[in-house]
Amino acid sequence: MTATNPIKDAVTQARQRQILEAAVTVFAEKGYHRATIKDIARTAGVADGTIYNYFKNKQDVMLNIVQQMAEVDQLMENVEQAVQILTPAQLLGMVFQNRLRMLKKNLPLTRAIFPQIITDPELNQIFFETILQPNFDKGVQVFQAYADRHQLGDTDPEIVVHGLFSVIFGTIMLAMLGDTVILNRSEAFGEQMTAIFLHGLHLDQTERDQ
Amino acid sequence: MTATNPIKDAVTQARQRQILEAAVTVFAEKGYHRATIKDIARTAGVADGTIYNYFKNKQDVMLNIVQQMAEVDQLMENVEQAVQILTPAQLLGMVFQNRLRMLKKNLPLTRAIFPQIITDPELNQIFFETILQPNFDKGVQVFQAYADRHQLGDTDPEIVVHGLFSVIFGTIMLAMLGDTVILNRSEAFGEQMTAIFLHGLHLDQTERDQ
Amino acid sequence: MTATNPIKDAVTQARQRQILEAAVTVFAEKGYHRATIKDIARTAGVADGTIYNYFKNKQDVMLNIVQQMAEVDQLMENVEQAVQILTPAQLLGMVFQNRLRMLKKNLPLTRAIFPQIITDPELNQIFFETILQPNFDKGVQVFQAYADRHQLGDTDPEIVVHGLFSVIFGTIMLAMLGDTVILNRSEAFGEQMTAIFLHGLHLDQTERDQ
Amino acid sequence: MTATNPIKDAVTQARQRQILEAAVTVFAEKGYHRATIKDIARTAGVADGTIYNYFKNKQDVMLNIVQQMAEVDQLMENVEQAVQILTPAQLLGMVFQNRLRMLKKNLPLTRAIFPQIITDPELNQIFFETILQPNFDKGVQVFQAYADRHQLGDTDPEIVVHGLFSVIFGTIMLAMLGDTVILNRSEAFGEQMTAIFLHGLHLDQTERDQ
DNA sequence: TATGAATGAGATTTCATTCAT
DNA sequence: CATGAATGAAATCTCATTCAT
Repeated sequence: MTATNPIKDAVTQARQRQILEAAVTVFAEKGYHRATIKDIARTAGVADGTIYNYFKNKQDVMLNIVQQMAEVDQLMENVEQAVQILTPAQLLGMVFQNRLRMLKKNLPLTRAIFPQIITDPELNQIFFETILQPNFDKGVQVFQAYADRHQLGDTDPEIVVHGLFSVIFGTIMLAMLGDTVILNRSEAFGEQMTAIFLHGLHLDQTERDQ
Repeated sequence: MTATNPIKDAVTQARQRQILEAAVTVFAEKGYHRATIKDIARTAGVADGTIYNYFKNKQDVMLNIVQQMAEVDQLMENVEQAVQILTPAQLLGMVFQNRLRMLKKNLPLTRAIFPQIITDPELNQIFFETILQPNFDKGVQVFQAYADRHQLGDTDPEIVVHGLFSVIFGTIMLAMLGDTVILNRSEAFGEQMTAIFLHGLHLDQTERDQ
Repeated sequence: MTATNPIKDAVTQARQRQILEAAVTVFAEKGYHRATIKDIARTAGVADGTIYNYFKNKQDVMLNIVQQMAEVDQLMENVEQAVQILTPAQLLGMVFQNRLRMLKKNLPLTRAIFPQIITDPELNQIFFETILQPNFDKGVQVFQAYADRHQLGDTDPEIVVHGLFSVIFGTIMLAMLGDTVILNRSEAFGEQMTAIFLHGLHLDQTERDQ
Repeated sequence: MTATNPIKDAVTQARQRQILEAAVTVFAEKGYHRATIKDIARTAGVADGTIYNYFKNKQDVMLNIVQQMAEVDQLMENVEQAVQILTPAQLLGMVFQNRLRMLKKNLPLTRAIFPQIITDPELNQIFFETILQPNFDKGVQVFQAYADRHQLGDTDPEIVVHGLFSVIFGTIMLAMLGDTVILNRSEAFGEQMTAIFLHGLHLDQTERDQ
């Protein structure tokens, strides 16, 4: 009876994607509040009511977008092995560049999503638990791994990681606030921030020592 | 006729303040969208319509709150002389600690304001022009002053300043996103970020050199 | 400040009445569900939103109609003295005739209200507490008074009262169900039911005895 | 072609019953309006659309429930011979007790059905013609039979019957309105109402006379 | 016949803004 | 200027019903 019908499941997923893509488009264009269900429906080429066959309500559409982001992020974040291969310089550089590239591509959507995540407690919780916290945890792991190999002095891994993430989210924030400098000079920005943190954390010297 | 009547002006300003204070309270409590004009009016002890004698519309109330923030910020930011007196370490430390203290006090209001600034183009522009850009400019000045006295190597003032600000706004962002680590360990965070940046920018060594 | 302004209060009450009257008209015509807020607003000559300045929601409009019924009923039900003056025959006769007359006048509204009272728990409770229970209580008092003066045998006041009320509400029910016999022959019905109950309760004989 | 295929008919009837039973369950639980076709379909274990192969629409489902009630009632109401066997006291007592028992069992369903019968003209008509009127007719027959054998004075059979039915429907109504007295003391209620009516109609005395 | 996804009309409700007093 | 009742546009969401598979 309730045996998973693969064909139907595929259709359902396709329809979900179709609606979510439309939602992403519309949210990016108008922001969460000015985007209406009608807009999304029209963009997706379905009737208003159809959306409610796939999502509980408008908030739930946004929530699914956020969760999707989390999944995409997950895939990219099996960086755990990277620690073994990459030097801190390479890793930091990669992370910064990576984020800056993402940001450039998705600024309008980012502008629509973050205000909502900040404003809506449920969204906030989902975002925190599925994206933020796991990344913090990985960050601490990575940093700890470096700390074990080099001498990082008395810097506290947790604080350093939150400091690094504050640079990343600060970049996002500044971009959302209309600051174009970082985006226009993203390569230089990435390189110099990498350099500052490496030297600031004595990771360049110790590197040389090894 | 429309000659500026100082008494009326004072009354008008007082009433404006009264409404803005109420708005700040209500926005902080409910966020921009869930806060109604009725809420603000009741909190301010005036009638709904009265608000429209002092502000064009709801958005304009928020806009005035942002502009007020700019003024408050201005006062505090005659740090220009500070460069003469304070070492980079002192200055950086002060700025970080200062911002973290502000953030702790005003998190709910911050949560209400930033989503709106990000979402609303007009608000965004005002914020950028009256707060962000001036602060960038000052930052570059300050950093330039240090650069003239010490050797900062090949670091680009503009990028470093945007980097520093990204830490500040990233902290705000993380706090709004529900990350409590930074707030709970704000002193350690401030100290370590100061240390990282000082060393990262070779400002500690050069200091000693002088 | 919040001192009751009699003029405003009067206007408010008038507007409330205006809306309630419109609601009564529309509910009577279409029933609760098919009556829309728009219908009521148009009939009352106000905008849709205005209704929400006076009532929390559609259900609340109905609730106020029921409560108004309770008040009207109250006024009429200072029958307590009646016991002193009227014989049981006169009292029973009056009650039956009275109810039948009311019913004839208000059948369409009755048809709209009772289904809702039965269906909606909140409405049900209000109706029960403000109308039904008080009437039961009065009924028992009255019946007790008669019992004290005459010999009623072993009949239980509570049961007799609920029995009498079941005749009244049964009449309402039959009328709502489309039975026109009772309404068409209401006088004969009232008289005969009075006679049956009087004799059935031995109230006619004891009367003669006195 | 459209010749009645007995097998198909049986299957069809079974499916109908299955859906109607589900509908009864759901209506009893949620009431007519809050019960959705989806609810009924799920409860019946069929698809939404299937319901429309057996019933014209949602209203028609309810209509069939009412008609089914009529059939059930019919079976029970071959009381015609009963008149020959039972004394008026026994008959009245049986009817009252019977109805009270039914009521106790089916209060939730009753609560769902009657509001709809009252509200919906088509349902109303069906109910009246298939249930109410036939019962009135039978009642008059029965009462006439007793009248022929005893002296009932000047009481009009039609009025007395409607009076008796008003007690029955009044009991239903009071129960739906939340009055629990009758249900809690149903036996005493039945007995006393029987006694009142018997004596009120001089049926007890005449009985003894015979 | 069975399915159940798609439909879209329609209803409730909110709330920024206006304006007569 | 202050008031606050009235406005009505606009948005979300529900759900009976249809129809292609």
